[in-house]
Amino acid sequence: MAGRPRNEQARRDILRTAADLASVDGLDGLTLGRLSTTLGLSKSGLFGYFGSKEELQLATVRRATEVILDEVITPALRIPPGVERVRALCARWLDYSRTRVFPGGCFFFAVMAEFDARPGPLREALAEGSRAWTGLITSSIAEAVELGELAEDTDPAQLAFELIAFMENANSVSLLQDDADAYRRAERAIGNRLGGRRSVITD
Amino acid sequence: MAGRPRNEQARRDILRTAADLASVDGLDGLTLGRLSTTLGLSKSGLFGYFGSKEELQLATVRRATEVILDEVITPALRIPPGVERVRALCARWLDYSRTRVFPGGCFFFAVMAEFDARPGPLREALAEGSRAWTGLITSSIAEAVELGELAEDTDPAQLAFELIAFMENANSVSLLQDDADAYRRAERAIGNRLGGRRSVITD
DNA sequence: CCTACCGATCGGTAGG
DNA sequence: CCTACCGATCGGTAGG
Repeated sequence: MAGRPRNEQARRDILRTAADLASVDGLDGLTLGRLSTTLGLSKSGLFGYFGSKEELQLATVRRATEVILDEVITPALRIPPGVERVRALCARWLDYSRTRVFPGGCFFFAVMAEFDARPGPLREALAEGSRAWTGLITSSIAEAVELGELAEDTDPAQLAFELIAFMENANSVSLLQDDADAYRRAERAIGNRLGGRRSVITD
Repeated sequence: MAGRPRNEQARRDILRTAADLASVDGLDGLTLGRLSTTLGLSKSGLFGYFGSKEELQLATVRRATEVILDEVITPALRIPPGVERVRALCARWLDYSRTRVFPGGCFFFAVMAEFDARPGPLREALAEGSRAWTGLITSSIAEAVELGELAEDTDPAQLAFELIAFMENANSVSLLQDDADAYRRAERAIGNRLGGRRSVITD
């Protein structure tokens, strides 16, 4: 709104780089000095875009949210409501993590663990993003139940908790152990929960 | 081994405080200045215990491992092998997270997300701890299968992945959303996986 | 957008 | 274990 329209694209590019750095080193590890060096501009020039370190951090969170919308949510929502949409949300998210759209894996996983115990605007922004994602999975599951594609005694919030747990743990294990098998484990767990298959004899 | 035996307990106390601070602010956010002020001793006096920031960080990881052994693993291993031991490991871990033995929730969750994309001795130490925990859950599940207390087609590594996912996600959601329900969701998911109950009509 | 700077804090050292 | 420092880097400002 109160903007520098001419610099809007430059600002977006700066924030995309900031999100890459923060996915590895965290939003505190994201310093004005390192970011300005990476971008090849002066520290005070960079600072002028944001006015404070905290505003840079908040703007980076908003930019990373856009990336997830583009990479995961918008494509998955092209699938009509039902269990296939839930599957697509999970599959897109796992691809987003696995292909390292951010070099440190999921941006939100990295920074939520950094701020989840530190009250302030960053924690609130991250909590809001997490609620929106959980809400989207929950309501997509509820639609699939209404359509008769999932068992009618399914608790959508409970199942959403479980699916998100599988996705986040795949991200975490694959990063820490350098073990891409974690994604196959998550896919198998998700397939079992959504496909009605009871046993583990899946593939 | 090559020790200052007289200072051993002081060192342990220092590291217990360091683990508390790091669970909230991370192992980078753990600075010699803040830790020395918290403890009421001089920065160089504190420094002398460790010789480098990285050694302080590594020693803090080892001290936090002891806490988990005392709070979670040793008590659970008093239960004989079988599904009740698996249940006890999960229940103890959830209590350890829920009661905020560390003020920032599970110490390892906080610092694994910090270092999982940053090669070096800290990432290796955390990866080793994570492998040991995953291995303990996996072998405890395998024992329960051998005892006929879990279905014989159970894949222990797969089930361990799923149980750990539920535990970590409960820790994460409870911290970020201030929502203790997350622990009930994890308990329900774990109960369903270990108790053979299919439906969600659990409590 | 830049150069040049500010006080505070960082990890670490000298010397006792 | 302490006081007193070191150079580097932090977020941020002055002035252009």
